[in-house]
Parts: sequence; structure tokens; C-alpha cells
Amino acid sequence: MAKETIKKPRGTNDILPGGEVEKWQYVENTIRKIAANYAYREIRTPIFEHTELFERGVGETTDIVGKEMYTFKDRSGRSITLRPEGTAPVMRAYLENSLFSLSKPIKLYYIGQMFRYERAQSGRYRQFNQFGVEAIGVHSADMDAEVIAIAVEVLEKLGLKNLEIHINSLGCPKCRVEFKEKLKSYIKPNLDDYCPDCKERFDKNPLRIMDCKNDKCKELSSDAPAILEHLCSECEDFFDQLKQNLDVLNINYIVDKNLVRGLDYYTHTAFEIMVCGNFKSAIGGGGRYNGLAEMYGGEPAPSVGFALGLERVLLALESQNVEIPVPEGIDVFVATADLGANVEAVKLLAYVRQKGYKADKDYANRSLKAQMKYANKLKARYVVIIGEDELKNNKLIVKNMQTGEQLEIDKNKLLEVIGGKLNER
RNA sequence: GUGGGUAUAGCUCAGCUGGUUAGAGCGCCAGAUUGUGGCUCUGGAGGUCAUGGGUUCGAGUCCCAUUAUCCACCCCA
Repeated sequence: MAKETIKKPRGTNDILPGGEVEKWQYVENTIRKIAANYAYREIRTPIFEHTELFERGVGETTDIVGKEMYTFKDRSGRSITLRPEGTAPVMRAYLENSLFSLSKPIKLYYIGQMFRYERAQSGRYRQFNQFGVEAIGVHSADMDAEVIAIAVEVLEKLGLKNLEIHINSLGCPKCRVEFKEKLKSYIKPNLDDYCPDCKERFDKNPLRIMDCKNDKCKELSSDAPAILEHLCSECEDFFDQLKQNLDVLNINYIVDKNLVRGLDYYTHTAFEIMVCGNFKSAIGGGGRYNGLAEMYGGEPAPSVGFALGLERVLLALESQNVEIPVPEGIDVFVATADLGANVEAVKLLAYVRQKGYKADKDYANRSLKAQMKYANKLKARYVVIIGEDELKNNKLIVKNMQTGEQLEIDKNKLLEVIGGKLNER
């Protein structure tokens, strides 16, 4: 090994051909197909944004903004951040490009890299990929249900089992302010017994105390009032409609009154998708964010969205031994029996490729025997052999690599013999 | 950010309580008589045992540091 090999930065991954990229392509293709089905259109936003975008939208007290952002100064001294999530950039693009002038809702999806500066572990990387959806411009429980339905359909189409959809309502600003006070007065007498994190949450975002994983905190707040039980009547109706819509769509869900999402911009619906079994993890989540457009100085634009963590989806699929179809093999391998046949082989290869066949040849001056081995490794369906005899007689030898049958044919009969293409089958 | 595990050929690993030329399987390359694959057989290339110190007559094997990686926590996708 060379002394100074350069290695990839921590928490990043190379996705290699030969099984890996093919899985990614498969997942991305099914996502695109389903998104298109639901009439969502793709949006591609920059991978970096002005830091302020996330500070204002995601919330300065959140972990994402507080300690996980890849932030740096560019050459002109501006503070730039590699996007840690997709909703804020999409909302920015929506406002900046005046998409609000289109008929509502604006239904968008994205697939792309996100960046978070964290210690890597299984299913958590510094650069990771999300598939996300944002439906901007309407306040309708139908919309919320649709967004959940897309996520579920994608995961089910991919073959994932043991999904759990957790839903909750975080209320609107009106009921939330009232509720926060109720919650604080419940917690306050015992505040000293809570974990240090919760003590901080008490002032910054008391709702998240309900989400603490610490056993002691869980016990202390087991009887705490839940926002779900203190919604204003409008919010309650909205949540009831959502549940009804999910029932209509045959989507099973669990109402989880302790579910609080980590980002500040959520209102009303919040949901999370979990996988159970030996790989247990949240693989996606989302919710409604009716106030975000205004936080960015735009006109109100009630919206819902979600994001799926693609690495986690792949890990979950693997843990459930779901087979992902990986296309492999080529149609034709052109082999030469004599060096003199190389020019003819190059011509033939170009011809076959132009006709749409996946085709290859040897580039290392290998013996015919070695070429056959190579063709076998490439999983070629047919090998076409050209040597001096064939050149003289305008013939080709075509070998079917599956059956081992081999025949000599006229040069112009090749396409008839090799038939349909691999990628058309 | 906190705590723990691991670090030997491209890959998966072996190397017993420190002992002299570092091993296997897979993969790669080449051969097994005339222009032919998949099975089998033979041979070959490839490692300063993560890096830097230390203990010792002697270290892949023990100690320390660094780095990387994995796992868990926090948090999240």
C-alpha cells in the first residue's frame, strides 16, 4: 500500500458498480415512477445555501442547526452551509421563483444528498441521501394523507415489511402557546429530577421533553398532558379528517401523542415511519409546516412534506433479505482468433452497438481462450468469433454461451441469429 | 460531543501463552499440444502485519499515542 493514500472523508461512502449502484438505481427508479404517478414533479435545488436559510427555518435551538451543520466561509466571506435537509431549500426556491403564482398545490419531490456533521454509525452518515416530497399551498387533510400514502407506497413497492406509521398533531400556533404553558406548569415542580437535556428543553422547546428517551424522564412525564388532548377544535377536526383519510386509503397508523419532530417549523400533522424487526429504525418522517413561508417573509403557504432516508431504506431492505433485481450481463462479446482480425472486430463491435446491443471486446491482447473466459465473466449471451478463416470467407462464428451451441454464419445474418436485446427482455 | 470494540494480501479471515523466510480461501494473471468459456488441476503476482513511539536479546503478537473504521448514547433520515 502506498504511503500517502487519500481516503474518503469520515461518514461518506463510495457506491460501486457490481451490486451497489444498481440497487440505488432501482430504488431511485421506483421512487420516480411513484412520484410521477401521484403527479409530483422533480425539483433540484443547490447542495449549499446561505447559512441563514437553515438558521431561520429549521430553528436555532435544534440539534441540526446547533451542532450538525457543515458550515464554512466561502472566498468572499459569506457563510455557506451544505444543506442538512430538503424542506427549507425547496421553500426558498418556491418563494424566490414565485411558484406561488402557479395553481395550488405545488407538488414537488427531490432525491439528493444531505449533509450533517455527526459521528457516523449504522444508517447514519455525514453525507446521506433523502427522497422527499413537498406539497405547498393548501391546508387540507387530504394532502397530508396523500403525502403519507406516497411514502408508504414507495416502501411497500420496494418490498419492505413491518412498517409502522406513527402520527400526531402538534396543533397550530394558537393552541400550542396555550399548551406549552400547561405543560411547563406540570413539569416545573419536578424539573430538578429531569435529565440535563430536558432542563434545557424546558425553556427552548418544552414539547420535546415528551420525546426524551431517558427512562427517568419518561416516567416523570408519563402523566403529562399531551398536546393531542388540548387541541383547539379546528386542529382536532383536521386531525380527525387525517385519520379518516388514512382509513380510506387502508393505511394503518398508530397515534403517538409523544411524537415530536426535531425541527421547529412543524405545525398540525407530524408523522414518522418506523421499521420493526431486527433492523429497527425510523426511516422517514415529516409533517405539516404552515408557517414556514412566512418565516421567510413570503405570503402564507400551508404545506406538508416528508423525507425518507435512502441509506436506511437500503439497510432495512437488506435486513429483511429483500431481493433487488440487478441487471447484469451483456448481449454480445466480440472475440478475435487472430491479431489480423482486430480491425474487423472493432468494426463489428461498433455496428452491434449502434443496433442497440450491449456489447464489448477484449482490450488487453488476450488469447482466444482468455477472451472466452473474460466473456464468460462479463456474462455475455453471445460471443462472436472472427479469425482469418472467417475474414477470408465473410463468415462469423457465433457461440451461444448459455447452451454452448456454436455455428458458422454469413456475416450479414448476425442480427437474426442473436435475436432480441438483453435490456428489452 | 460522550462511551466501547476493531485495524494482517483487492475481499473474508487464520497466525496458539512474543521467537527467527507472514498463511489459507476467494478474486486477479498465466498454463494443462493444434483458433474457444463455465468444472478440475498447476503455477505466478500481490503484504515495510493502519501510522508513530515504547518495552524486550527478539513484536503481527505486550504498552502508549495518532488516524481510520464499526457499535452504542445524544439526536436524527
